[in-house]
Amino acid sequence: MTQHQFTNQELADIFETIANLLEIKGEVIYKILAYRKAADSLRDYGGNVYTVWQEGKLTDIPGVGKAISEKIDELYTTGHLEFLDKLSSEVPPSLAELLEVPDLGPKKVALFWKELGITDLAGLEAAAQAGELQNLPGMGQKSEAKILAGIEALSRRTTRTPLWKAWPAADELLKKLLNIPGVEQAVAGGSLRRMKETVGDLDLLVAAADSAPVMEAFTNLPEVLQVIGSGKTKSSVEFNNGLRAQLWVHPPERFGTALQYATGSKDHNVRLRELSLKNGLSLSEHGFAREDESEILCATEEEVYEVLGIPWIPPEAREDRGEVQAALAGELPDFIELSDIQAELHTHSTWSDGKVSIKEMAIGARDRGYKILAVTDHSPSLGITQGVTIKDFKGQREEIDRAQEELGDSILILQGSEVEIKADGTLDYPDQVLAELDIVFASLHVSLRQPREQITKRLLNAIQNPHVDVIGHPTGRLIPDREGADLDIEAVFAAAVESGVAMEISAHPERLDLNDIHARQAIELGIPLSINTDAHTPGELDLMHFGIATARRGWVEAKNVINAWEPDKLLDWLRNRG
DNA sequence: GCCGTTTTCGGCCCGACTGTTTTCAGTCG
Repeated sequence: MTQHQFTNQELADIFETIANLLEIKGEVIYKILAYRKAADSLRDYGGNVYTVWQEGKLTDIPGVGKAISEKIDELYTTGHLEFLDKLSSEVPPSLAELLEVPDLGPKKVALFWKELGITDLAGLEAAAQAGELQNLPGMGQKSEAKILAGIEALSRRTTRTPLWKAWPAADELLKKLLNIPGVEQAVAGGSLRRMKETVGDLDLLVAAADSAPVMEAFTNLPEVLQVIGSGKTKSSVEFNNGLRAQLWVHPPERFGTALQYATGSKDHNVRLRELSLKNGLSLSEHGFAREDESEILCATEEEVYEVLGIPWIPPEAREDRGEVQAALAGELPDFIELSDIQAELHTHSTWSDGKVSIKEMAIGARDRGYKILAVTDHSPSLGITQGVTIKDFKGQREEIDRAQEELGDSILILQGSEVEIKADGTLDYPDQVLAELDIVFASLHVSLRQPREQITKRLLNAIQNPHVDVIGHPTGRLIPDREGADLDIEAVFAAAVESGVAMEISAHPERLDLNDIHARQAIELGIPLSINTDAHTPGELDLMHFGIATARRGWVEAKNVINAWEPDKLLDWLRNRG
């Protein structure tokens, strides 16, 4: 038994630090890339690396080989890492913070450290203000001014922007770009197109024969605070609100490779370029080049994948998590689509904190093509909302019956509940009440900061209750402000497999919970999922696409999702549960 | 340091932009 249970994130941070220090030290780039790759891989690893270590299977993790697995072993065994201790004595770890400054990389950080003894941000700022940097080799007045501006930018830097904020911002910019004469297409690429839960910079892509007027118009938008760079094919700017954006402009006949490139992820692109080279073609954003330098141009992204000889891979799945290998093997999943959704199962009405009547919600669901709507109002113990008391259920059922009669068989309305999992782990209604409902969600809203063992046990109680059908937004996280509960997710999933309960992917963009990685883990274990908006108004039913995107990022297929099943199959499933 | 249906050794994606330079290094994505 050991006390040194580093989390995946902590391990990733350690190897990221090693990569940064080695880079400043001047180690060969491929060693650095290997550490960085391992760090990313550990951070994204779905399961608990500690468990993998106990099983002696560390090298099964992509990017983890002999040297790095030995270091993880040392960390778990002894709690520290001699290699890092030694490295830290050679290269001051505080130098890593200098790499955060825009336009400052390992070479210059090493230069400042070796020539001027600068080891931290304050020292760098003082030296720049004193004009000590501009006389160093390769430096000049502009470079020095750029560093001061970079330190300034760092202080007002926005962290990654939640998808739900970046989405409308990008939308507005794209509309403006489309209004520029000569612009044929304008789309967002990058992590926004991949529907990551947070977005760094906005990556915008325009198809136009002549780039100059587009760049001109873009860099002169009124909301631009400063132009960071501007060239023929690429410009980058910082907006007044701190958000940054890059714009690429490519001719329409090259738009396919350009969009593919700008969508990323970087690691996915590296895979494709490797694959391309094996076929004797060099792939860049401009097109494919043969060895005799003749070109293959792609106007659409579909053509790019066709030239590579693999099926088109949806942007959400382009994270280098095995998608290229799966495509080559013809084993890509049949990714779920919005049109697969047949039912919305998690909604609220005026019986708790919803804004409209059951009938209005049902009309909203019907208008979106759904065949079933479940009303799942809160139970009373969740103080901030008015919950449904046990004696309210009769009246609610009557309202449902009336709405059902008025709407006919265009949509089926289910009476459900989002029952609170209370702080002591019990549910807010007795079993005989839950047994009467058509569908039961159980969710955590309060005391989310309980210790892992306690909050996990709480959730397990709900999972094991035979009347509970779905666990709502399982971790309770809110993007970007609240981390999810510290759950033992492996224990949670094991219990879900045992009980047959479904787990929700909340489509609400502040939740996206389960996240992509957990969703993929869940379906690999055979756990059914349910994707719902948690809508409190009919308009919020439109958030479903965020949940679908998260599911696609987790390689989820329609067959894995209970509300993508035919209504009869879903109703049978519900009846067969308690 | 990792990895392998062309390799267990010798590779490891490709280009734009900037600033310092007279042809390139550094940084970024």
